[in-house]
Amino acid sequence: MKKTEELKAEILMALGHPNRIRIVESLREGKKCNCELVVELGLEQSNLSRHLKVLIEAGILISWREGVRMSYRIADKRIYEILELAGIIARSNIEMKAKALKGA
Amino acid sequence: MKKTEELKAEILMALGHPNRIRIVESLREGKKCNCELVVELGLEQSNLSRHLKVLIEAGILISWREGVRMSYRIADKRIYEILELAGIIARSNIEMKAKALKGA
DNA sequence: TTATTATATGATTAACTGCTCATATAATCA
DNA sequence: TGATTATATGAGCAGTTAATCATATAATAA
Repeated sequence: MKKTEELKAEILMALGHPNRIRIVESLREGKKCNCELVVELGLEQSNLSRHLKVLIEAGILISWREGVRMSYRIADKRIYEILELAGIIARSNIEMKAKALKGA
Repeated sequence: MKKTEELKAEILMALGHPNRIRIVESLREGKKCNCELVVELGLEQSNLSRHLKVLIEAGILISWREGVRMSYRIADKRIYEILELAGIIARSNIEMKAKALKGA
């Protein structure tokens, strides 16, 4: 039985890479295949494939075959709430730093 | 200028380690010093110090000196919303897997 | 069947992470 | 001042990650 910190860390670790965040953001528009993401994100095909694997193993994406293609979609839309919060906190961090510099 | 995916990834990457999650959870109770966390979390002192550094560099913690000690506190309480969401998603992932096994 | 298209994976490499031990630095107290 | 306490950091190591290229696999169409 995994500890809860470990379960949380697995999800956050999987989200903790710019290209994986781009993949997740791109799937807001709905299911896509590897071949669409390759073009859209400009990643090398095998590299993309491995990032997708990381997201699937973390339970963030679900994949299924459609003919020759593999389709990917978000498993749980609440993942976007995490990304939004991370964005809010990041922006507020930047403001804080700017203020600190001003004050100094 | 960093891209927004990079800013988000920095925060999520910093949170994506079980021991750093434990540190953040422990600081729910308020500011603490390295010396208290060492005992509470059972981490080697220099290891803890480095995890704290990662959290500070990501803007998740704020530190200041109080005499001989360094105090650490959470910079933005919204970080807990991220952890809560990660917990919810992790739990729901586990349920989904259990269901999938049952159905198979 | 063979050719085509889409995806996954092995091998390799460079860079990074987490950890430990030992040591340095920094503040305080006697 | 020197001793004590708290924290940070250098060095070293094993393990992991992200990336690439080449190749394997898998589904389908001709």
